[in-house]
Amino acid sequence: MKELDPILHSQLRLAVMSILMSVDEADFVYLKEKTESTAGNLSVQLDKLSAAGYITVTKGFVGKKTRTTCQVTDQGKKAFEQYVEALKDYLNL
Amino acid sequence: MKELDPILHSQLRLAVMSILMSVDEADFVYLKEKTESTAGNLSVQLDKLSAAGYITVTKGFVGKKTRTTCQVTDQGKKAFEQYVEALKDYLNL
DNA sequence: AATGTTTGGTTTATATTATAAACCGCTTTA
DNA sequence: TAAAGCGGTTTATAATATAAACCAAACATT
Repeated sequence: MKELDPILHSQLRLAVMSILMSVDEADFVYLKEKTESTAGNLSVQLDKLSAAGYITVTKGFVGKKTRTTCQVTDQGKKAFEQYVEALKDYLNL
Repeated sequence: MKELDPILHSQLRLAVMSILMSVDEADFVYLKEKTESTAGNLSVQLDKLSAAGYITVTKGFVGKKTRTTCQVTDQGKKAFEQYVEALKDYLNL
């Protein structure tokens, strides 16, 4: 049985990656709403995805307000796809 | 986004359930080999699946040797199928 | 213009989980 | 009968997820 990438095998991180795979760019507030997570938890998990090289996190401004935007990297896309393939074995799909 | 059943969202427990879903009965030694887990880890995870009502664990003998056999319950089957459905949302399947 | 409130987060503490190491009783073998 | 395997369980530790507490900047309120 294939190993399941532990970075992706986490509900919140997987949810974030899932969103980013289909949207190409999403900000902190949007991700927080969509995943119904707390800001603290989201912040930590984004750091981990970023540290793994799966997403890029960019801090910018919209007017005077800060805005943190996330994008999936090529490496992240690849990892996500491999994770899906690995999981299929487990789910009998 | 649906919640992912935390009992099933664990590599080893999911592997065990996956096997039991397609085999109807498997013993401890077989599960250990198939999942390439340590006996300790497997023992703990079987307990959790059992405590959740997802599998039954039966201790018997074959000759003089003990034999621990596992089967998935109806509740376990249902939970597994729901987990698969929930995951599909995340994986975009 | 000081005072509270909200927004957009980060850091830190805590609870839960996964995992392996140490252990145990029973057999088999030397 | 001593020692080595087999089939596990219990317990200690490391890793993880999660929320609570916190912080700075902007905005509204008196």
